[in-house]
Amino acid sequence: MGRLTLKDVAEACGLSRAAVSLVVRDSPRVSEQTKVRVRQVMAEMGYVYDRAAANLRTRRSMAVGLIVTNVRNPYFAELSMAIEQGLQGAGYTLLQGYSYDEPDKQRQLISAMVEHRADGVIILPAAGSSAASLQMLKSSGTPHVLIARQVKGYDADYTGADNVRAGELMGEHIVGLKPRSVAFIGGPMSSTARKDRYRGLAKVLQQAGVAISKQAQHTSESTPSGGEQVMRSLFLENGQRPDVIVTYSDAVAVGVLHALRDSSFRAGRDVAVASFDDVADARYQEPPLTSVATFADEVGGRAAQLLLARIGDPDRPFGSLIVNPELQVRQSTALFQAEVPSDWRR
Amino acid sequence: MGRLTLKDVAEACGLSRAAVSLVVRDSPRVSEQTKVRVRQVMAEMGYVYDRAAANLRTRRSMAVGLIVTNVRNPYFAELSMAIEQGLQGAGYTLLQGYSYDEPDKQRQLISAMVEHRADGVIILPAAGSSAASLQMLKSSGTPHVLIARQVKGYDADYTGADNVRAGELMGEHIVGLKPRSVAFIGGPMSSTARKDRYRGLAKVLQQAGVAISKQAQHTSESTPSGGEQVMRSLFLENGQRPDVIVTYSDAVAVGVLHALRDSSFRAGRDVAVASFDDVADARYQEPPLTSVATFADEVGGRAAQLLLARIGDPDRPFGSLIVNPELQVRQSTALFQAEVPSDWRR
DNA sequence: CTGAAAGCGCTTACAG
DNA sequence: CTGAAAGCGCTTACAG
Repeated sequence: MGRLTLKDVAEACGLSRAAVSLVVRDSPRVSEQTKVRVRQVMAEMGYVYDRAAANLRTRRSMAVGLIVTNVRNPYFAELSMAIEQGLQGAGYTLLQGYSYDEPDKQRQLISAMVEHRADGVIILPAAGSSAASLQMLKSSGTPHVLIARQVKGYDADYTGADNVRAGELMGEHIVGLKPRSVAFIGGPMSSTARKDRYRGLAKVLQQAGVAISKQAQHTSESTPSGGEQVMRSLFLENGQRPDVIVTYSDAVAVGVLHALRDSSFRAGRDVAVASFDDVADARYQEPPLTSVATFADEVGGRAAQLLLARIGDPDRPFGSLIVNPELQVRQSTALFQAEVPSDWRR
Repeated sequence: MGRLTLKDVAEACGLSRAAVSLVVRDSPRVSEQTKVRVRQVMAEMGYVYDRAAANLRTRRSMAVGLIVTNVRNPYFAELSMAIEQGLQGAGYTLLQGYSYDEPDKQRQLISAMVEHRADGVIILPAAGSSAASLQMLKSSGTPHVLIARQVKGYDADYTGADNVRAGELMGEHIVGLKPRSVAFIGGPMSSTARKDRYRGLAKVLQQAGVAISKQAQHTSESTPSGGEQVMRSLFLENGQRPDVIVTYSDAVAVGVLHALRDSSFRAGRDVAVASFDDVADARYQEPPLTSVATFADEVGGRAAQLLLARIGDPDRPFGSLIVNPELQVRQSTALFQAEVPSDWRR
């Protein structure tokens, strides 16, 4: 026996296929009494609605693609879960893929999702994505929204934190620490989020006459080990240090704090460390980490909203939903005292 | 104009629909020359293969469902990524859902995946899943494998770490510390992984004559805040402490270490802390965390293998792939000295 | 509500 | 390789 179809259910109920189809979709054209009876028969028979067949007919899949770089990063994990929550309510199932920040893998994923006829795609673009690499989304007419990072020259719905503002908030906090030098380190070079954070930070510091060290452009993966590496090669080895280290993300900061604990300098006393995102881990660091919150749950929820709106009206003008960042001060900068010896090694 | 179909491509190439269909599936019955030409025309026209339509005909979806509880836990994040990697190679796209350890949400996700005609499902069962709650997978004939946690009375393919052995490894390490008392805390009560870890641990400790405190059954969410709560309520508030605290998972241990840093007792000196999983975070803790590795990447890769084998041969006998755990000793237990004052508060 | 029919875009045999 | 045909399991309009 093959799988049960609507026809089998219809026969068992003594109804037409069309009528049963209406029950499945809860049409008002069928009486409540009939619906109850049909549903009961379905349950007894073990009938399973074949969404794939329905999709072919309706030209929708009730599936939405989500492409993120890496869900080991807690920020992206939170983002993914918030997005799933937002879409689940509207009846969508998530097709999820991980690009590992590799444009090639990303291209494969986009292609797979378009072939699966995803009703929409939410994508956190791999660092260094070109507009061309996203073109398939546009040419296939797939509704989509970008999150967290924008792509130069690519016009689309977008939601993310206001990263320039996040950088400014960081800058304002740092100026209050009266440091002699500040370094900005870690994160992928080609990320727009990184550029924006740096820009906001640099602007405020320059206005206050605070120098940013020339190591400012040293990049890494957005991971603890990335942070560790950049720390070791840049500061601990050459024996110099800034008063304040700002990292691209909390993930990077975790590695930076670890490297500092291996040195004789204490974060929060000899050197201030601060970063961006304020993921749950930030407050569990030693010392607890000052971070500018960029609210993954908010961003994820809004991404889902934007996509649903775009699916509902493919011709609406592109929109952006920008989430306001907030500074969260903790001990990694609270205890900072500017007047300490300037030699790095003891 | 609607979407392009195989018919449009066939007309543009002057071939039959059937021939073009063979090209798409790279059949040897079509000459290389023709394939090249057809593919070029497709690219020029911007044709997108409609997998949904093909699926209806072939009765496969080339999509596999993955249900995990929560991807904020780094162990589950690594697991998810390893599984995606393993399935991607075989041409599958992932339908992912998060159960939040809630059987109801899990049921909805299973139902959605079966309706989408997933070719298979990999599921990390919500704590407290009954055999009945997974029955839909079986009755619909969906190939599936359980990961990380088993479900009592439910026979299926399974892969996970050997949690009893993990507990034993932990026990052997702890016995070497010569503690007077040991507590096992945190994690969801009804998780089989928790029970197995505790069982292995208790067995080895009892054989060595080491007491396990009666707080052994205190449970929590498998999160840092869960660990924090259970620590505060159980130990710090009543002023007593064991020599060794074993937590259900690294996630819980993060909260425990945090609570200890807020107290006057130092982990690794006044009290040993150790846990399970050895996620990447473990070595970035302060102090670095002793943990029994349970290898999410291995488990994920094998889950993918098991599912592919099951899809290939639905009638094969159920199998288990058990991953061997390994103890990773770090400073959270390395510096432990048993001879310290036994009062908890200073 | 019914019932017959067309169609979504593919795949699959089949005779040539 | 072709070409006509059937079919995957639904939905949708239509006349009744």
